[in-house]
Amino acid sequence: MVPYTRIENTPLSERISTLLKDAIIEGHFKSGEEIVLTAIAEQYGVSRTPVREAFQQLAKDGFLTLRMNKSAIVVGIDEHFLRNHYEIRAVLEAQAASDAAANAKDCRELIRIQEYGERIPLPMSLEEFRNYNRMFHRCIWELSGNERLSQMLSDMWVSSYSASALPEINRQTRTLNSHRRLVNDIISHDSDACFEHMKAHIMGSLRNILKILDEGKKEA
Amino acid sequence: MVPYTRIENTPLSERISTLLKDAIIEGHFKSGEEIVLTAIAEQYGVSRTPVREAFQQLAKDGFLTLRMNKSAIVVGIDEHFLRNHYEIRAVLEAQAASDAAANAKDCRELIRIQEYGERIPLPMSLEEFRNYNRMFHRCIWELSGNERLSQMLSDMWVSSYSASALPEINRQTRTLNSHRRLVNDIISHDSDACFEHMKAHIMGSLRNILKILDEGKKEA
DNA sequence: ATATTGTTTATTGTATACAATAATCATTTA
DNA sequence: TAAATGATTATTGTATACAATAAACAATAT
Repeated sequence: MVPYTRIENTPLSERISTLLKDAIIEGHFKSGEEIVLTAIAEQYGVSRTPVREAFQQLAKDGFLTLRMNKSAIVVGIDEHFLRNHYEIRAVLEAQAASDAAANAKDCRELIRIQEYGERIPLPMSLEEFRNYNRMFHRCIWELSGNERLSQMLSDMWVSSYSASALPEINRQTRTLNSHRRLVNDIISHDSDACFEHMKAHIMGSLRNILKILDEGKKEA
Repeated sequence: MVPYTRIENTPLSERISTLLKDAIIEGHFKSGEEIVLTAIAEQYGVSRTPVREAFQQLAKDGFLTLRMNKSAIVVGIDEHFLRNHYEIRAVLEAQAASDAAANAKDCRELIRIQEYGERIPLPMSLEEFRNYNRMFHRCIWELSGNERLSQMLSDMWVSSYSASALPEINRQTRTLNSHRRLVNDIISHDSDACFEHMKAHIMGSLRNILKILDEGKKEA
């Protein structure tokens, strides 16, 4: 029997790491700001050990810079960061998609997910779009057959970046169109086209986010 | 004044992580083998804290799989692992090289390193080749202007993989030829050629390692 | 006999205690 | 005054102590 409500048994370090990462992405820390381990531990009411572990995770993911015997430094989510991040993600997602096109024997799951996305009435809610989009990409990661690549892309996935961009119906339509094309590429085993299309797809969402970021600046 | 001998002040977690990574790469652990935190801490004569941190680093780098409240599992360096690892590295190095070609204004350092490599009499010693090769690649990472990409490639660099392959003079010649071509691509700002050439260069070293691995198997 | 329950043990997850380091600031000395 | 020295403090690095979990095994009840 599966318990009705899943009890919270993920390690503290992971929960802290998620909270901090979200806080950084939401812009609650300034770029270059010092962030003190002890203070965070106190703030969340936990010991320093899991916070320390969270700090190291975040450093590996590029959100913090650690210094020996000194406070950590927040790497702010500015345009430079986003360009770097998306360039990496684009080429990795492209490689995953290319592998999926080359290797995939059974694409039923991918098709099922895509058809599910097509059936949701537009505009999707933020939650719906996030779920669908993540399912779609994750499925391609798994079809690539490269577990390490899948792990890395999972680590790089940060849904909040595009939070403000999602409700826009044109963007959702463009995403669905891109996805449809990618599914076709994979089914027809056209790995080169798949690479280019996925790269363009990700770089497209970067452009979208930069646009939002720019509009936000003008307002302020 | 800089001290004559640099004292060993890197964190224990890093040192342990390096030692364990090397041990895994050298094949001292079987693929899928369980590895007990407490045992490692005792073996190295340190507390569990830094070992735990090392474990988490290694897990992020794909060498270990962690399980809640259970011993970790070693991800063995077999052909499947190497193919996955090099595929990722190839596409990331290619992206870095492509960016370097697109952005680089001052290539003097890269040229200096390459000329230094050309001057070493063949066959280079294992140490010489490693140093030169790493310097060359690191320089391209930095020319890319993408600090995060540079960090990721640095994390993925594991010199020991190719240890047994290095003294071979043909391989060293091929490497130097590849490097020469890459420098030309970067100087002439041909980012597309650079991407393809770097990708081919890395996949070439994968083939070389797999060959060595295969020969090792036949011997045993 | 078998399924279930308790008990023990090995191992990890977290908290705390202690040691080392770097920065700040006051104090001394030329 | 200005450089150098020493004490103080804040913060991290490491070790240890304690709590929670999971697996193995024994004991019990049906």
